[in-house]
Amino acid sequence: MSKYLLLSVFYDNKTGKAALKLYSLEKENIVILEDTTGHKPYLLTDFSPQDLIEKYPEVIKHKGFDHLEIIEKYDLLRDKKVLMTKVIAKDPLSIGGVRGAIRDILRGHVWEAKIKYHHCYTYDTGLIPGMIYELDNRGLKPIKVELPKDVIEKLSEIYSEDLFNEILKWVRLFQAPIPRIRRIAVDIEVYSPEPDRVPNPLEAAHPIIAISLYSSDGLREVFLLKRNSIGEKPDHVNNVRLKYFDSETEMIKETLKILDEYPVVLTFNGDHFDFPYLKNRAIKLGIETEKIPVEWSSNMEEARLRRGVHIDLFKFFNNRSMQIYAFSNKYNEGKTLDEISLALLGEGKMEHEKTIPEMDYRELAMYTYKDAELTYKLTAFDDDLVMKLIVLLMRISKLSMDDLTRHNISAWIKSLMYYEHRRNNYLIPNPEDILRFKGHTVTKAIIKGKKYLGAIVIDPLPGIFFKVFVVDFASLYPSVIKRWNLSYETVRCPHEECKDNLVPGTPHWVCRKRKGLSSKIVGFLRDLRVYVYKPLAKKEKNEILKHQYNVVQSALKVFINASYGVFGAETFPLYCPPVAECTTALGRYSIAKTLEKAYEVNIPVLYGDTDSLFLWNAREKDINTLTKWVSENLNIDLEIDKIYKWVAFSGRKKNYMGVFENGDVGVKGLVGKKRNTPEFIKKLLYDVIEILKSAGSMDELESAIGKVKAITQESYSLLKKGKFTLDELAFRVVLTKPLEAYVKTTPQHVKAARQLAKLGKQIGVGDVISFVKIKGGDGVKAIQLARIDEVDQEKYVEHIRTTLEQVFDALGISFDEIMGIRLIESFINQ
DNA sequence: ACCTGTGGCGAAACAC
DNA sequence: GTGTTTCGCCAC
Repeated sequence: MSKYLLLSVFYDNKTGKAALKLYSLEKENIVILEDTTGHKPYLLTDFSPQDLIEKYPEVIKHKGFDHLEIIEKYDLLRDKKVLMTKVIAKDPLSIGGVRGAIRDILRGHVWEAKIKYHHCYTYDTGLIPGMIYELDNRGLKPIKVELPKDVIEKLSEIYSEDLFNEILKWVRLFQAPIPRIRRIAVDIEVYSPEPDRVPNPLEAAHPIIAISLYSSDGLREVFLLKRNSIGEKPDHVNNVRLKYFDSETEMIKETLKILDEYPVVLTFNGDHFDFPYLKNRAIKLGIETEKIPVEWSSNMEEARLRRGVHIDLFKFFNNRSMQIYAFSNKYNEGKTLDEISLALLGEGKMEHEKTIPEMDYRELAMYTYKDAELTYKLTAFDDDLVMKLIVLLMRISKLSMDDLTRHNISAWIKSLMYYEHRRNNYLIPNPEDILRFKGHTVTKAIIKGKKYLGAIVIDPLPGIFFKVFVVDFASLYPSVIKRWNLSYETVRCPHEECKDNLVPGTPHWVCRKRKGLSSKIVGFLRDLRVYVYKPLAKKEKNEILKHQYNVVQSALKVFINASYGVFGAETFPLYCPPVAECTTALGRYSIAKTLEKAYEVNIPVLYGDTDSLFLWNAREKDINTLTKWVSENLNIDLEIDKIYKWVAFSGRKKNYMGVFENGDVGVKGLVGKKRNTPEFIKKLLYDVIEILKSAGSMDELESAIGKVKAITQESYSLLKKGKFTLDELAFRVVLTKPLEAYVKTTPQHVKAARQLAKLGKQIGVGDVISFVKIKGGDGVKAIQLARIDEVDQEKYVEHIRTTLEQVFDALGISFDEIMGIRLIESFINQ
């Protein structure tokens, strides 16, 4: 019997039917299976069928209704059963018309109409994207998945019977094998007379001169278009076959033919460049549309393949959740293939000085080949980690591969939540109904423009402290959502008898009668990560299983981390301000109660932020008393997270450094660490830290401070003598908006960017602008335009000051004192 | 067109 | 001059 991985559920434009893209594990190709269930998309309305048929027959006739059914749904907002009319459409395209007719002409209330076709299909058929199925003449059936005994035991300890059976469904998703997927990466190069401009894919005016292909099954090829007088034509470059074409048409045809044979095609920015360019160029060259297996969607956002699945890694890695995952919290980095590859693979694009049109065949081939290679390797490193992650994320979110890789976390969680609603026969609420029932927030945010009050940050005690234990709540907000039963239907529920179950610090109450849906799901995912997959990943000896467990726990982390934020995001369809507000309120309550208790057992608390407390010189016995009290009274896990040999607090919040027992250094929030700080200041700070980190006692710190003074003075004198290069002096700031969008103020990096734009340089969102501070004029100059002698040294001294003061304030050193000595010295020297 | 949240720091620009 | 706002980056 053949096994298949479900990659995608889609709507076939020609047949008007649903179809499935299945990846055959044996043949490693794609099988497209037409829907045989007769499934049709539908929407729900509270209009009765009689009203629809009798009063408005002409609307029914003309708007694509197929037939009507009465069904029972459960309305979570009102906590009662409701009868709905299920309006079944003739085909997916008519859903919009049906919805408009009911809402606008009949003034009826519509539910579940904006859903995508494959969402309801996935639920109705029980098929989950990313899962493996066997195909026989009766259709698809899920493979049997072995569940490890120890996992089952662990879960049966934690969960009562009904919840236990439910969580096992999740375990099946995570235990099912994750197959390798045969795939190919492609990259094209276009001959463009303007090397600074990206060629416009809509016009596709210039010829494609090179195409590189790199596949998981060993295909390594570069196609090159013959051009006049650009020198010799090597057969190979580093074992890569080069193939020369007289005709661009033939080259494109052959490329399309190869791509069509692969189940998954990888690009970097293929949605917006490679595929639309290929398609439009092909059309321009007279290739028939049927022979071009690329469908560029009407919103001009997605390039999908007729047969396989196209993954645009640019989009996938620009997803904030993936950035946090890949770059561990530095979500402003990694926009380009070069940056992402450097971070994940440790190798970047081929460096080149010549422009594409200037390159000879060899250089061009090597350049484009490297891009395809990196694109492929982004999915292949660490034993296909990213491909496996994608498959697991599909299983959790119930999204097709092409949807998952193109959408952000709110769409993933939306899909997951909708699936759970359907599975339980709950009515999916309309956003305006949630807001109408639940109202808005009542607390006031500290930051202007924010919607509600967030976390507590304890004012740190300035100074150096030895032996500091950091305790924290492991994933505080998800734990709060789980323990306090937070969900859109349970917060401010309709029951009078729950109204005294108040959330501290708010007038909101929480339901005692029903288990909240999001509370349940977030709780499952959290428990599976904390109690099952993190421990399994740690102890498993079998490398293959260990890898899978690690992928599972990281996939879970992505969802858990975002589970609170989406409820406070207006764009999330289950947006519920009181849920978000209750989550942070209970977070504040948890840390405040723990703080109180710490004082009660005489543990000095130095600092704390959101979910952590820094405890000074505490006996482990006392810390155990504290964690035990928290677990018994708050019902949340408090753990020892870090142990510092010493920590230095400057007195500012979110701003400290410390040395761990093993000698590692942790630096948080210091300006000298920030990406935009000039290199020479960063280096100075890291030198200072390097000196301090070896100190194990107060005495050693005293002598370290002497060295710190010396290198500070040295850096100062290098600055004064103009020894630093422009590069070392440059501030590097990201442009977060288009240049013309800066209307309220003109920040310095925008000034520098406008200087460059004036000279004709293309400047766009996401570009890093490098500039130096100068005397006179705008006060800044883009690095490309500046001279070393115009640098405003005084400004840089101020930057050294603020950077080092954040450390000096903790050490009790005065910056002026150091500089004072320096100034007198230079005075004497003169 | 894009979209998970709030709190905090520092520099410069802006408002008075 | 002083206080406030905007912006980018970071902590959690």
